[in-house]
Amino acid sequence: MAHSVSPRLERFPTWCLSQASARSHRVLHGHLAQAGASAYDFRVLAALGDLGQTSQAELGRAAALDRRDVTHTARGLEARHLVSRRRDPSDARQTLIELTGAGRSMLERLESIVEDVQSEVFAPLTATQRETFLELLQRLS
Amino acid sequence: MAHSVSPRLERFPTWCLSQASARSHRVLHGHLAQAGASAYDFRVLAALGDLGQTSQAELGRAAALDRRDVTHTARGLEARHLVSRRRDPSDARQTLIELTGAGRSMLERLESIVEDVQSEVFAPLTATQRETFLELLQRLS
DNA sequence: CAAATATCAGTAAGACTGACATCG
DNA sequence: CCGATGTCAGTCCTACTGATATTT
Repeated sequence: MAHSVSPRLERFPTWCLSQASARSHRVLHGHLAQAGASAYDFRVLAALGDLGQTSQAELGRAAALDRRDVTHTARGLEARHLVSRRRDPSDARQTLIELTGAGRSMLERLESIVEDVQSEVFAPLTATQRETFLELLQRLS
Repeated sequence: MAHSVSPRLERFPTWCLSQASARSHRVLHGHLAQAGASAYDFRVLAALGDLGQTSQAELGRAAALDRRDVTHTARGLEARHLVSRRRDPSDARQTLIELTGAGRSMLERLESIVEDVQSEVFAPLTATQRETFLELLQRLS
């Protein structure tokens, strides 16, 4: 099985990148699913943890999510009472959104889960290698 | 804009990985789309370039694709006359698939496109850094 | 019978597009 | 009028799941 993957693909760094990301995403998705959350859910909750009460537009920028996906994800979280939303009285275009108490608890739980995911995904690397990897990764952004 | 993304997300290496992969995929998709091909198409053609005539099951392993996606992608490529398929006379369960002349030309064209994608995506890294990055990436597999 | 192959249909998630109404 | 915001509906690609028929 060592040679099962096509060398013609493996020589492309972008392919290796996408494969590694796919594996990482599989692990993340599996762990988050057990807590009843999607990756979008986590991204929104984490960004809200940083921002506190904010507009959905700002939230979308912080979570690197499209407006429409913010709307959809936020409504799902609201239905589960993890966030609360209301019109901004000072700017009626905006919807102010923030974590509820349950949302904050969920975020803490998910953060701990995602911490475990890091260990699992990056187990093959030493601490030094992880740092190097992360540094290079951020240059690609 | 430097601080637009949530620090709570950015501290997770898996998140940086998925973001970098998403960017890479955007570039790849954009370039391949101009040649009328999807990433699945490219993966199948590239794997076929390595394998020559083979079964779809083997092809799926080489392209890291699910059997069903191989079937679907292969049918699409067949409709565009880029691959030819026929029953294996020595094992009627299998479908033998191979590149046509047009398929081989398309593969060459796509490979050159994907080569350009590498330059674009990894432009922020030096040659040495790319090598380091690739090495670490392969450890994660 | 078990295992592998290929196909059918369908789902889920992530990312994205067009269009629309509201408001500043 | 322009620009930003939020919403609606829907598409595309990737990845995956269930079920089926056939053959070894």
